Amino acid sequence: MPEMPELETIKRSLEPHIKGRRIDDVELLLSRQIKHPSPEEFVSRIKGQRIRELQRRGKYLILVLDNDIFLVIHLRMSGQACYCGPNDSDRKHSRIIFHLDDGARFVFADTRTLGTIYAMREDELSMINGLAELGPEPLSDDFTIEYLKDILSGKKGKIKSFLLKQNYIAGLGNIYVDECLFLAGINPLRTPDSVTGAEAKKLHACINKVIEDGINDGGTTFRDYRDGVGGKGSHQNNLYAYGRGGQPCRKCGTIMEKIKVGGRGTVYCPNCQKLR
DNA sequence: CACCAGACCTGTCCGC
DNA sequence: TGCGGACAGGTCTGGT
Repeated sequence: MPEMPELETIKRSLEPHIKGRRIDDVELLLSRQIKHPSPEEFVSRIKGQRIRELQRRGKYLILVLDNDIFLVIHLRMSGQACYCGPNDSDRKHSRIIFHLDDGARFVFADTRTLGTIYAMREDELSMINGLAELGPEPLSDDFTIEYLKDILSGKKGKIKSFLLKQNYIAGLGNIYVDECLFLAGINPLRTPDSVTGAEAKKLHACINKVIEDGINDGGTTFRDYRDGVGGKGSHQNNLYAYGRGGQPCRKCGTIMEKIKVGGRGTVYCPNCQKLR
């Protein structure tokens, strides 16, 4: 489900409700989604602690607790991190419920159960491979045109697969990659190496724009995605490529094509995104 | 290194 | 109505 704009929206919507609250109890409904430590240790590290701070890195949501434990959540395809007020009914597919000191709950719910959750000491954070190896974030000072040119050069794979790799750029997923390739006019099957300097400059701007627009729209709700208080995003109304296979291109009217790239469904305009 | 299939899971949709 | 297959916003592993 969620890519960087969705996680950022979740973080922002949760913050006013759960920051500063104490977690009085932890209810494990599906403990296999806890990857570290053991379920017993997980509970003992969290119970009784206040939520000092919320952070986001790439597609990871991180709650920093008063005892310097980092509650790290990755939602994968269908996970949700949501606040339920004292009188709200339970979420479907709740997997782990954190009972707060004001009678509300912070709920980790996940239909497909592919999501992961950790309660780590600071010195254990490097055990989470994906988190330790994340590249720079779009919109950050580290994500420069020069950096993008540098990582593109010499790479022989497909640009689409390349942009999905979190160790190069953190936070892009299937929706936003299709969008920024469309806006930049780059065919998803091209090699990163073939992207010219001018195209890299444009791609850099398009990655930032697509992510910024996604955040401003509160994310993209295609199916399950909801923000931290159950609200839908609106960026699905502003998409150019994702989900538009067989429909006319919003720029030129050509019918959009749907193909598979690296096993992922991929939509592009054969006219605006020519191969050569 | 590149690339793919398969794995991890459940739910939904589409064609027969 | 029922069944089988494809597909879904993500990552990881193992094989070629």
